[in-house]
Parts: sequence; structure tokens; C-alpha cells
Amino acid sequence: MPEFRLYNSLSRSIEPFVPGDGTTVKLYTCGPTVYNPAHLGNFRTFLFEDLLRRVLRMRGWAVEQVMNLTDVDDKIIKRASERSISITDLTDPVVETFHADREYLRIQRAEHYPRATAFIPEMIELVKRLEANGIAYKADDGTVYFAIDKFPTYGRLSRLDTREIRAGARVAQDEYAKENAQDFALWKAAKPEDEACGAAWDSPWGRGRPGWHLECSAMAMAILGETLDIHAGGVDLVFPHHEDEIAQSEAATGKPFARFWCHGEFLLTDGAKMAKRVGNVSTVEDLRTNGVSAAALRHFVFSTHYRKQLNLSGGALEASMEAVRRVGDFSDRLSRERAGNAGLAEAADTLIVEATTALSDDLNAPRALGALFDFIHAANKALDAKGTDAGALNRARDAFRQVNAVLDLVPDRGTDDSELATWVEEQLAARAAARAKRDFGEADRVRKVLEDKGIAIEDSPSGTRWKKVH
RNA sequence: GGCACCGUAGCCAAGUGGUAAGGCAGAGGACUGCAAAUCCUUUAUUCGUCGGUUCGAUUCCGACCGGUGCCUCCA
Repeated sequence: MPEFRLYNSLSRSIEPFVPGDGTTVKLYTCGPTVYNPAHLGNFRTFLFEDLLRRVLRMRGWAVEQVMNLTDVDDKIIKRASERSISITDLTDPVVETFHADREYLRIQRAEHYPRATAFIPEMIELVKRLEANGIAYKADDGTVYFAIDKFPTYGRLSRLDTREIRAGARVAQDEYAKENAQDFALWKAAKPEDEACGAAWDSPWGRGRPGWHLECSAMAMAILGETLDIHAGGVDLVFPHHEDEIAQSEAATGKPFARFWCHGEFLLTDGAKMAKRVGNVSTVEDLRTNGVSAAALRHFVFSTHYRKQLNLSGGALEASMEAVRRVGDFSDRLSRERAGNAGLAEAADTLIVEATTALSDDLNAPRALGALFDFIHAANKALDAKGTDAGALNRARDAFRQVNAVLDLVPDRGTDDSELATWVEEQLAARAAARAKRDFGEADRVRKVLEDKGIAIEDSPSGTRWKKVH
């Protein structure tokens, strides 16, 4: 296998990657803020991280992944207050929805899903360390801030000039009591509405709650240690979130916080960033009601490189549904066949080489998809030519299984519904009888009945097969 | 205003300093009772525009045009 290379936002270049300890990749991925079900834009990032995770495992490394659940922040408090419920009452159901959506999209479960509210002591400890290092200060408003002037490399990741606020930039309105406008909150003093919904904790600086950036630093280091192998998230987190995480963590430990920073690009709709604020979001729920399978969405997402913007359109989704139909048919055929030939074995070997090379090259999933479809074409052709080599067939099955273990593109057809299966078999028997009598009018009528139920059929010399198409 | 990214066939999308993967859609054919699936053939002399470097550029450089993101919370 070629070496594994990954784009590192820190150096803005593609670098060879190997886990620090040589065996287990410590991966931290910024997760959702659970006040509302995540939309497809969020899931594009989680899908990119799923790809990363699966490729790391394909490379033979173990992965210890953390995805945090931000369950205390301004929006959560605002919404909980409006409904006069606690933040936990608000976030619990959303966390459940997140996992249901995650499973629908076949995003592998991370090892840890820490909730911010479960790590308050660790967060307080981190602020205390920063305070001891003379980098954190408590302002008159009771909030503890991080003094960026005390951290000389601030801005290294985003390369934003923090000194000047330029015309056109959106500027924060409320500057509170900070010493420097760029300083960010580590620990926010509690307000009455925070107390009312259970979003306030005791601390050395009085009642309050953690700042957003602090959550990730504290949880990442508590679970994975002070230096991560990879920290991933969406591009919008580069500044200020990731920049601030670096500042807090490194100012506290004196060690590099993450060796690699990886950022996934946005999903756009109608040419604009998908965001609740823009009002152009769609959700996993929408996918389900429109009959878009997880496999189809995965194909759609993986058909564009993760560092490139992707525009969601009906046409593209339909193309992916059809592409994935082909993958599913091929997968069925591979299970059904009994033997192959030299051409099939060769196609299998090519697939392994091409797909692993593409995926190892900064997760080039589009190229891996190209290799997969080349393989499907070559394998179909070889299988059409028949053969007696069972070993060749096994190689093809194995190669397909390996690549699909990363991409996961076989649509679920729900043919395990035994009641449906029995009914379909009865219809097919009736149709077979009609065909035997050359009563094609009746045969076509039965086929139409099946089609109306979403059942597609294929006649072959060995009998008639059927599948659910939607 | 600052910092980046992107512009490849009808649509989506890889890619390389040496002559354009793949998917969808379309056309013709084989197979089929007809379909479906599959296979075969076909669909960009050309990679936003204009210059430059080069033996040679879609690939490097510059300008311009068009699009997007970040600079506030944000995947």
C-alpha cells in the first residue's frame, strides 16, 4: 500500500500521516450542538469524518474517536428558557435524533460521545491552569477571558490578522469588559436565565458556565490526552473555534494540541452555504420521505472531494440513486454467481490497488468511486463470459467487500420482509405460468401489479429475480 | 476592505507539464415474447476569458470575468 497522506490545515499542505504511537489514531471530531436536529450540511462533515475513520482502519490502525455533543450554549439556553424547561430536557431528545440519523447514514459509532455538561470539572481545571500560567483573567463582569496577547502564536492556523477590524467584516456588538476585543470567554458568568434552566455551575470564579471553545479542549485532552493525532471539523470552525482551542490547550500544556487539523468543505444549496440562518436546510428526515437511501447520499457526498464545496441538487441526488442501484445489483450478482475467471481476478486486483491508492491520497473518494465502477464494469463483463474459477470469484468478493467497507454503498432493499416476499413469489409463479402458456398479456399485467408496488423484476435463464426499488 | 477556495461534456465530477477517469442523462446495437439487468458502440480536438513562460499547458505565472466560503454563532 502507498503511504497515507492527508492535508494538514496547519501547514496547508499534504503530509504523510502515521499515528503518534504507531498503532492507534487519536481522533477528535467536533460534533453537533444539540438544540435542533443536525442538517445535511452538518452530516456532510460527519460523513467526511466517517470516511477518514474508515480509511484509517483500512490502513490497519485502530481509531479512538471522540465526537463531542455540545449540550450547553447560548442557543440551547435561549430555547430552553422560552419553553421553561431544563437544558437537559431540551437536548436529550435531540441527541437521540442525532444518533438515529447517524445510524441511518451508516456513520460508524465513535468510541466516545462526551456531553459538555458531563465535563464541567475538567473544564474548570483547564481554566485554573491557564489562570496559573497568567493567561486567563477574570473581568469585571465575572467572566474569565483568555488573553491572546499572552499567546504569541495566536492566529497560526487561520492566519487571520487579528489586530485590525476591516470594513465589511461583521463585528461583535457587545464587547463586555474584555481587555482586548479579540480575547474570548473561557468561563461565562451566569445570568438568571442560565440558572433557571440548569445551565450554571459553581466555580472558583463564581456561578457560571463554560465557553464553547473550552469544552472541546477539555474533553479532547481528558479522553485522548494532551496531543491528538487528528482534529477534524468543518471549515467554518477554523476561526475562531479551532484557533481558540489551540490557544487554550497549548497555553495550558506547552505541548502541540493536534498534529493534524483536517477540515471538510461545505455543502451548499442553491449556491449558498446550507445553514439554518439562510433557511435552505434539509435533513435526514427529508431524505427518508423522499426515498433517498443512505447509500445514495453517501455516493453523493463521496463523489466530490471533501475539501471542495458540494452543491446539493435534485439532479445530483437522482444520479447517485441510480449509481447506487447499480452497485446494489452488482453486489447481488456477486453473491449469486458460483465461479469466475482470470478476467474477474484481474479486475479484483486492480480495484484493490486503485481504490486503496486513491483513498490513501488525502481521501480521494471520487477517484475511488471511479475505480469501483471500473471494477463493476470489468467484473460484469467477466461474469458474462462465464468461468469455472471459484477462487477468482472469491477474490472479487473480497476486493468488493474491502472497498465497500470504506464507502458502504450497497442500498438496503428490505427484501427480508417475509410477508412481502411470499406475496411476490406468488405473483411471480402466476406470471411464470402465464408465460409458459405464452399468455404475455397476463404476464405483463402481473408485472405491472408488481411494479406498482415498487417491485422490479428481471428474467434470466435461471428464473426470475425481483427487488424493491424504492 | 482582508484571507482563502472554485470555474473541466446536457448535469455531477477526478486528473496530469506531453496530449481529458468515473457516475447520471442521451443515441444506436446485442440479449429478451416485450421489458429489466448486463454487454458492445457512441457522446469534450477540449478543460471560464485574454496574455505570458515552455519544444509542449487544462495542468506553471499574470490580468480579467463569474461563483463560494471565512473574517460574529456556525459542520
